[in-house]
Amino acid sequence: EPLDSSRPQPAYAMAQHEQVMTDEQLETLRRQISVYATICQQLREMHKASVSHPIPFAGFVLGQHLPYDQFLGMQKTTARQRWTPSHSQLQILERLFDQGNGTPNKQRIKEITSELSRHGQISETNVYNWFQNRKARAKRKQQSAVQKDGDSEPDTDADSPEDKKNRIDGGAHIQAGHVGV
Amino acid sequence: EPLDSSRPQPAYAMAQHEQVMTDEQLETLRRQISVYATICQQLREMHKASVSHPIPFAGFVLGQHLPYDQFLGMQKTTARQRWTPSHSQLQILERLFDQGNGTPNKQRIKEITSELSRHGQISETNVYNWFQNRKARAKRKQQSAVQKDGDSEPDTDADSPEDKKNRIDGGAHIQAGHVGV
DNA sequence: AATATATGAATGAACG
DNA sequence: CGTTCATTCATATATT
Repeated sequence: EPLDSSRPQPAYAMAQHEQVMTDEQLETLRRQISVYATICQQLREMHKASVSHPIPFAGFVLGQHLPYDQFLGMQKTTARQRWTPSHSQLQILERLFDQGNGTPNKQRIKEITSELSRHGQISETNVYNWFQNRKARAKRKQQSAVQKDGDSEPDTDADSPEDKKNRIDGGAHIQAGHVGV
Repeated sequence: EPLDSSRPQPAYAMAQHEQVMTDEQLETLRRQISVYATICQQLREMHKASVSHPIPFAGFVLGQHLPYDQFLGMQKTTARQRWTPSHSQLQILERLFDQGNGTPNKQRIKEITSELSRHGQISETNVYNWFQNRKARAKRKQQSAVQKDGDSEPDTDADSPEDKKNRIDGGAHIQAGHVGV
């Protein structure tokens, strides 16, 4: 979604030192900045190591950008409404999930949250939800995998992270065939 | 898709310390870097002085993304393809949506999937997602249609104003507090 | 080609 | 907990 600059908003009169953009616009702007920041970063990387890597040129423009509020030097006035685990957080969570069986109890959640806090914003609720979802989805996935026997198809909900590569083959049906790179 | 991705270039053989990109590619890359760098700079400027312009940049956002890990030529060359309902499938789905109210339950989904299978590849997940999305989007459409209440005037065609003014809000930001265990 | 929109899918959070 | 909602991401398609 580009900036929705067309909106019955308080016109952007040529003010001098006043706020002319709406909060929403500002928010979008911040997002955009973070996106571009990421792109630049990636491009720089690629350039620096313009050797070695085959550098897949298929659409080499940006990948997942950092949550915009995590963007360097951006003080968040308007926070996202939804928590997104950072890479490291996700890694840890995933690891914990693999070993620990089931949803952690309250105490354990506190610990985990505390630990993960060092890798980014996170609350106990987030941790709790994550485990709940992770478990539910893993279960569902397995369930559908089982019945994938005499008949049809997989589950009815989203899947888990590590499926990303198996998704197509095991999960939803696709139609096209071309693959980038 | 900003950068031209597909180009009849010499494959990126597994070189070690050799130049893998063609000069042309390198050039393009440099150009891209400078372009993005400039954009970022401007955005930062604009942000810093969150005043001024209405932000003219039409659609700041880029199109195609490349998953982060795919970026550095890491694993994953499996681009995701997505399912697309065939015409007849869509027709049936649409009909079902109109009559049946809401998302079908698991059993119903199985039936539907089974039925639609005769019109093309499809999975239960696909069906489930379709109903979810269909419902959500119908809702949003209506919602945004309603909120035009004795307020502003009918200037623009006002048909797809993706209003997102309704956040779950209430400050339920990242930091929640309650843990349900 | 650039960009705008439609829509399938992923996922954090909420609900019963 | 199992389900469902809401939001966002990613990609296919349409428009200019």
